[in-house]
Amino acid sequence: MKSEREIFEAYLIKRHLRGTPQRGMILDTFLKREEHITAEQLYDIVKKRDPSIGQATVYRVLKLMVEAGLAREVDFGDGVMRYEHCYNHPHHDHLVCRGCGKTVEVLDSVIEELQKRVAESFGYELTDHEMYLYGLCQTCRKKKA
Amino acid sequence: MKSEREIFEAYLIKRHLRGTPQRGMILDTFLKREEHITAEQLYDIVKKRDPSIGQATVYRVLKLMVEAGLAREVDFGDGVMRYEHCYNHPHHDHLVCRGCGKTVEVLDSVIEELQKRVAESFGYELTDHEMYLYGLCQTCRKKKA
DNA sequence: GCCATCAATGATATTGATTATCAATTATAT
DNA sequence: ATATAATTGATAATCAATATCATTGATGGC
Ligand SMILES: [Zn+2]
Ligand SMILES: [Zn+2]
Ligand SMILES: [Zn+2]
Ligand SMILES: [Zn+2]
Repeated sequence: MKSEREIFEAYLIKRHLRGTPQRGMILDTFLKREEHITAEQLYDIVKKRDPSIGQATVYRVLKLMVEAGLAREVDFGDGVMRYEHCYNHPHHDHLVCRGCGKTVEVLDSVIEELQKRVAESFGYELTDHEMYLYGLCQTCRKKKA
Repeated sequence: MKSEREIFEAYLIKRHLRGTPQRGMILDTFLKREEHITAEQLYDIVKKRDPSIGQATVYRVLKLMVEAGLAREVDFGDGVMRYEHCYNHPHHDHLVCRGCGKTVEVLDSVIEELQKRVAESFGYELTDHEMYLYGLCQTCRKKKA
């Protein structure tokens, strides 16, 4: 099993791009965090390690990571794109609390299968999908009561 | 069964807001179209009937229609919000072609039920959800081959 | 090493959809 | 009529994301 590092470097070589200290450091920082993270949040962390890094570079490296199959964009509909690990992180959907934002990753194989069938019943070949479940977590329900 | 007009006016009264020619005209124009429409597209149509209308007003009336339960926001992930009819237009999800953008409204009652169960299994009470299925329609598949 | 080529960086400017601001206008209530 | 409050259109501001660009740095052939 290849490491994420190796995959990233292989992708750079394939695209005739170069490995640089900035790219390495941003990749490392992203991999260390497990949560869904915004470009801005990642930039803030990276800046502490190396204040000379520009935020344009963070945006660029995030795009590279997505292309390399290491990161995935997640859109919770609040106007900011988030990024999560993709490699060794099989497909899943998200259940988000409308009260506090607490997020759970979920996967239901029956739903996944039905999505494919629904698409086919309209003559479409399903390539991908997004599903966001919104609700109230237990804590937030108790707070309301 | 109340008309959409009546619902809109009832909502305005409830909020101590006023009916105006601009609001009436923008509402009519929105109701006449059946497709998912952007604020910009709606503004373009409205402008032809009355060039003095500002686009800020279109944004404002769209927001009112959403609040009144007459319109629903739809986000296909391309950075522009679309709006669709909500009243007498029961809940549905969307199947969008990655090739040409052709969109079909879909509803699968089993999926809807499972979504509720998944949320409950994590202690969440489901309030709403978004599901976007992306694929290739028949036409676009043939074009590729 | 030297030179030519091409990628990478960081600062800055720009974009584009949406919101906020504000002065002027219009409706409503007393 | 007068005070109050809502509405409008124009314009400015926001904000994430992208584009631009001059500078720096790496690479490869010689
Ligand atoms: Zn919560
Ligand atoms: Zn996730
Ligand atoms: Zn198509
Ligand atoms: Zn629809």
